[in-house]
Amino acid sequence: MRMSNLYLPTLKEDPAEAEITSHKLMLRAGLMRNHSAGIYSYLPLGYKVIKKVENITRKHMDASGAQEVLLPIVQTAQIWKDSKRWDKFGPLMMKLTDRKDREYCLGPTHEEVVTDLIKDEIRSYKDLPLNLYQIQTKVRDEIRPRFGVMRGREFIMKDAYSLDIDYEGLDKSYQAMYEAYEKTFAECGLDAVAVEADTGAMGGKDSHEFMVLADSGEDQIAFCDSCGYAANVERAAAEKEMIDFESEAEIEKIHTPEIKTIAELEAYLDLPAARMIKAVAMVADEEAVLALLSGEDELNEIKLKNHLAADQLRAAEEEEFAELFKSTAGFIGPVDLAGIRVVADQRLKNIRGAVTGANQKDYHFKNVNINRDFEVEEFADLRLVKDGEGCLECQAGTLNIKAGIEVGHIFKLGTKYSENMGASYLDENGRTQPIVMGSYGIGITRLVAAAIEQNNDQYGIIWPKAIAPYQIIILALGNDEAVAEKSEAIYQELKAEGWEVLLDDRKERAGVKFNDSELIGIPLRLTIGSRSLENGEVEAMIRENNQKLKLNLADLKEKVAELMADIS
RNA sequence: CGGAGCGUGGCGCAGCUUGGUAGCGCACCUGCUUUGGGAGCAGGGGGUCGAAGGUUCAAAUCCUUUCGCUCCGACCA
Repeated sequence: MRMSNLYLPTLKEDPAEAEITSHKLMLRAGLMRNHSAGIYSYLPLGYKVIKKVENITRKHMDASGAQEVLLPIVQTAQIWKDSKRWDKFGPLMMKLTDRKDREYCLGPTHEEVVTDLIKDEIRSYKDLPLNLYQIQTKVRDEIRPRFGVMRGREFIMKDAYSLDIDYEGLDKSYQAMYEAYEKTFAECGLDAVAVEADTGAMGGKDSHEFMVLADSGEDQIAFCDSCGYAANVERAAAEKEMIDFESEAEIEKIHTPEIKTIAELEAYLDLPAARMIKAVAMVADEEAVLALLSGEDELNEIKLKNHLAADQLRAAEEEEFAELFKSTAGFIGPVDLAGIRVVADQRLKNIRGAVTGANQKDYHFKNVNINRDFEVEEFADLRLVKDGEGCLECQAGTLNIKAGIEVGHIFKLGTKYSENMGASYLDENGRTQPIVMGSYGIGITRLVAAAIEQNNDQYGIIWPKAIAPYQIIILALGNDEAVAEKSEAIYQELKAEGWEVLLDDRKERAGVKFNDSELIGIPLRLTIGSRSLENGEVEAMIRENNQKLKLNLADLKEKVAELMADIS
């Protein structure tokens, strides 16, 4: 491609709309432009990278035996009501109606469509297993789109759906996808790790997320430094001792004017946070729920939501304390709190001698003992793990928490969709059985951003070779005829060798060309100017380390092949 | 949805407090010079100041409404 013809609007300055590195660089390097919050147009260079990632993904999906299809973006509300997710996905879906007022949504994911598609075709165990995948634009009306393509409202995703006769088959399909994912991310030049994950709105049993470690990541992951356990903090559990202060003193109401937070209580009473019972007022599907935790712990909402099997979980609002909880914000507690569902963290099972809110403004109770002053029927692990805590898995290591970007997620769905939507087959005994499903996603556009987060420097992007929009860029410097001719000849020669080559033949000064080539991150740069040409040389620069070296014109294509082979 | 900030030429910004008819840098166009690290000089084009309404002799500036973009939060009582 000649850059004089390329639509590549690069920016010298950081755009005001971008916050994180990948977002800034995707705009500056002319990969994309913003259309609306979380919605982008991809320009030639950006779309080329996307297609590279798609093709690598496609290759490994095909190799695993999956078959590519293309499913509808516009989906009827009916299939979502059938699967009982119309309300669960709720506001996350972009909804629309047609001229006859029939309801539709723009597909945020495609489990429903796939299940609906195959349910009339798959009749026998002989038709299974099957794995169907597609690469397509998904639409999700995110609460808060941000960081460019990292959390967009419209994004490209590869999604695959496995269909098996039983759980053993599902395990095999899942394993095949797991391995295909490892190969895909490795080939894209990404350092990705699989971690145990929550299944969220997908439902189902096992689930792994593939994470690219990066400080800008939105997810927190706990890693054991000893046994290799790795899990999203949404799910991670740590080794923690039970709490009990072994007090039998009588419960006592104390005056705590304007003392509402754990931190204020600590200071006011001169007691450690572990002494407090933190009571968090939540509303789960419009039912009031009080979560109890140690004052030193934080509530993990995902764990509570899973325990309650709730569709929606949110914090109670100020006004709801009185109506729903018959209490007051800042002073809520489990004592004398009739009729409210209470779930306590398992660490509190035997707690005695604690401080907790008295459900009365400006008052707390002290010397509170469980089973004497209040009853709890439900215990669960509700706490968020913290950096440095002990690993529950091996009982030896320490958990470290790092930020990561979720680029892939695989789920064992089981029979949830097939049962709700009536997708079944006849087994060898002629009995009707639900199809056992799995679901597997890769965020293609997010992966591009993650690749940039992991591969950049002060000058711009450093593309891994496999997903670079072009592999080689030739800079023709100056107005010298001989330079232009030689550059063109080398451009043709390298193209003939099968390389993807950019020729910077623009009427720009050397500095502009150097800077743009670094910004757009092409792995290998060849600089051709009148000086070096006199010596029968061109200058090469390797983008991944910015090392420069001289190459002889005589054996240029051999040397280029050698250099490219060494570039990662 | 709550909080905060921002919308002024393609991009980045100043001007707004104290109303007087829009400016800087980059980019763009023309000419000359320059030509291996984002050139210099000279000349030039381009803006309903996000939108609507109001106050005023006069509004980018003050008031109201509205739309959009960004950030923080939406959980610790």
